[in-house]
Parts: sequence; C-alpha cells; structure tokens
Amino acid sequence: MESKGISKAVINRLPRYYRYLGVLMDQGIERISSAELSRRMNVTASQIRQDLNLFGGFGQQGYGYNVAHLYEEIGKILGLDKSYSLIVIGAGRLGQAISSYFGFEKRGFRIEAIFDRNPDKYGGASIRGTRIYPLEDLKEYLKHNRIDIAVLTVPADSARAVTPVIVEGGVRGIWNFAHTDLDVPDSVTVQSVHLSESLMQLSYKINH
Amino acid sequence: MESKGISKAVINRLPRYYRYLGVLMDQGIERISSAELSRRMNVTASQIRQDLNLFGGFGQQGYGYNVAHLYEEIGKILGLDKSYSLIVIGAGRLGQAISSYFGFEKRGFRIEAIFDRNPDKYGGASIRGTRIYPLEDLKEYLKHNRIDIAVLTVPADSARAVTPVIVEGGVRGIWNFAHTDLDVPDSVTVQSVHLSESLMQLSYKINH
DNA sequence: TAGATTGTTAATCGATTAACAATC
DNA sequence: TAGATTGTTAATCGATTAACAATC
Repeated sequence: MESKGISKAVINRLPRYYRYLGVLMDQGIERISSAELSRRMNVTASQIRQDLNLFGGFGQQGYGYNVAHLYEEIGKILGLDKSYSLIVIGAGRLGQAISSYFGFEKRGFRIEAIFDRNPDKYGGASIRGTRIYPLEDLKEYLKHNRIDIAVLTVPADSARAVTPVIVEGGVRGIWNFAHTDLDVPDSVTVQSVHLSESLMQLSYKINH
Repeated sequence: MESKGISKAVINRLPRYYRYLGVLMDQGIERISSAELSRRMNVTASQIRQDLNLFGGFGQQGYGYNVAHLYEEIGKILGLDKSYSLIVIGAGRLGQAISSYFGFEKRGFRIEAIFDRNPDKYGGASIRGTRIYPLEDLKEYLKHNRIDIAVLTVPADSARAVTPVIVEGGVRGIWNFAHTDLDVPDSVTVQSVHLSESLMQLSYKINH
C-alpha cells in the first residue's frame, strides 16, 4: 500500500504521533504546526516534517497540519482503518490482562479465542465472554478460522513450541510476550514485548 | 559507577546479550566467540565486540568470551547485582500480572506494596501475599518506606496525577504502562511500555 | 501582499560495519 | 609457534538536524 523503505525508527514514532494527535483532537484543537507539536512531544520540528513527508504532503505551507486529517492519515498508515482477528495463547494473568483490555477492541483488534494448556483452571473457561480452548485444539481451530494475529503470553519454551503451529495456521503476525526470540518465515511478523528486558533497562538507567 | 556516554542503542541491547548468555549457561557452554554469538543472535560480530568493549575488555584474544564471567559482568552493568524495592500502582489485571510474576523477584525486584483506588475490589486486599493499600495512603507510605521503583498500571489520567506524589516520595524510577508520557525531574527515570503502540507497530508491519 | 510554515535539500551527527594489528 | 579471535581504528552507512526556497 504505502511506500516501502520506511525506517524502523520512523515506524516506532508513528504511534506516538497518533497518540498526541488524538489528545489534540480531544482538546478541540483543529490545526497544529510542526513547531508547536515539537514543543509538546519533545522532538524537533524538523524531524516531524521529515517523518510526515515520507508518506506524502499532509501539511500546508503557512498553515500547518489539520489535526483530524493527520490523525486519520496516520491511522491508515498504521493499518488502523482495518480490523484484525486475534487469538491469545496463554490464559495466565498477562493473557487475561490483554484479553480483557477494552482499548484494543476499540481500535479494531478483536480477540476471538483464548488457548491454554489447562482451560478449566481459569474463570469458568471464558474471559470477558471470550472462550478458552485447550491448547491442543489450536491447530484444528486455525484450519477453520482466519486469524491475523496471535498473542503469545506463555513461557519461552511453549512459545517456541507453538510458533510452527501458528505459522502453519496462516497467522500474519505474532505479538510475543515470551522471553525468547522466535524463528518465523518472512511472511510472518513478530513484534516482541520483552518486559524483563524493559525492567533491566530501567535498572541500568537508575544506576548510571 | 561505569562510564557515562553509553548510547541508548547499546543499553537496549544489553538485556538481550544477558538473556542469550543465560541460555548458553543453561546449555553448559563455557566459552563463546563473537562470531558464534553473532550467528545465534542475528547481529554482527563487530557490533558485539564494539558493545562489550565500551565497558572493558571482557574477552581474550584467540579464546573468545567466558560465558559465566560475561553474564555476571553484564548483570553488574545492568545493576542486577543489587536489589530493588517496588510498588505497583493499579491493581487491575495488568497490575496483578506484574505483581504475581515470579521472574522479577528472582532478579531482585521485590514488590513491597500495591496501591489502588479501590483495594477491596481485588482478591481480599492482597495479591500473592502483597498487600493492597488505598491510593490515598501512597503519600504517607512513601514517607516511611524507601522505594526504588514505582510501576504504573493505571489509566493515563491517574498516572499523570500520581506522578508528582511518586517523585516527591523519593522514587528513583518509574516503570510506566499508562498510555501517556510523564513529566519528571532529571533525577527520576521513566521507562515506558506502551502496549498499544507496540500493537500498532505490529499492525503497520503486517500491512507493509 | 506579507507572514507563516511546510517540503525538501544539504550538513551534521551518530551508529554500524569492515578491517587489521595486537595478543592470547 | 601458528591459529584464533579480540580490541580498536577507520570507513561506511543511516538518521537527525539545519537551512531555506517554495507556497499557501
């Protein structure tokens, strides 16, 4: 869809732009200059203009950017105009936290099923209305359901073990919370959230 | 302690080195060359040697690196030889997930108290033995307890509201899970985990 | 029109990779 | 010693910032 060759650094910044623009909209602000946005976000105005221009001229000389328009455009770039089917693998506390968070659903990320080695263990085999299936049914489930994203909230070993099943099942992306890297073909994207590494980075910064 | 001026990119990689070295130790591997580690981690050997050398010569020409020694040294650099007192603010599912995760405690991150606007709501006012206090007691609590790290698992508004109290209370670092940036003095470090931004990045990558 | 602010090119800065001498 | 592999400098690459002409 949009141009290739966008650097990872820029992609990482897009959701933050999106967040700030959402706040501006809530505040009823209709237009914003790169200079003003730079003040709020603590980045340079130059960088904002560079970043946004990679995707096309969203601004207007002498005026700035229309907040609502830019918000919508960045949303499209991020793929938030589409909706996604998700499954969560691992019904532990973290899996429950993610499964029951409303914010994702609001943005079109629909959690369709939860899988766990031991489904009976967790709250009557459903979390906020989403059914928990035994992990051994995953393969069969993916044969009959088109799933875009699998969320992994299981231990590292299980995550590696389940990955081939997920890949085989046609999932396009893996949101990985396990403390391991995953081996997948190029057709599948892995986005990892390594909480323990984040905490270690904090520990480093506190000490230096 | 260690030299200043280490780039953010390097700091972000350190925990990953640490993780891989831990795995090597579990596998009983005693020595490793930058070339072999580079193969496993999918980074260049050059980068590994550059990174490690910022902190001193941990390797030995013709031999490589001693796994156990390097593991310990990186642990020290990350501050994992020390122990930290934590409080979790927000006893929702995410707060519960973090409070009940054993892995952090194992590394010396002790959760000493949990705070919530409504402590009675959650499992008999304690989570895995850690007591849940009402949020209004936070200020007083911090007067009597030296806390290193505050974990924020509350909504954005509450996170911003509670931040001055935390800062005033002498906390050194904030592990922020709220969907907002936080304004703190230089003496306090904020490490943010923006889950929704991570999911948006995944969404972008799936589509491009 | 004059003023403001973008889009975009050029300059700078920083991070990664390559190369190789030092040395175990 | 010869071989292996680090430590470290130099070269390259990429990302950020500065500058300013284009234009609304």
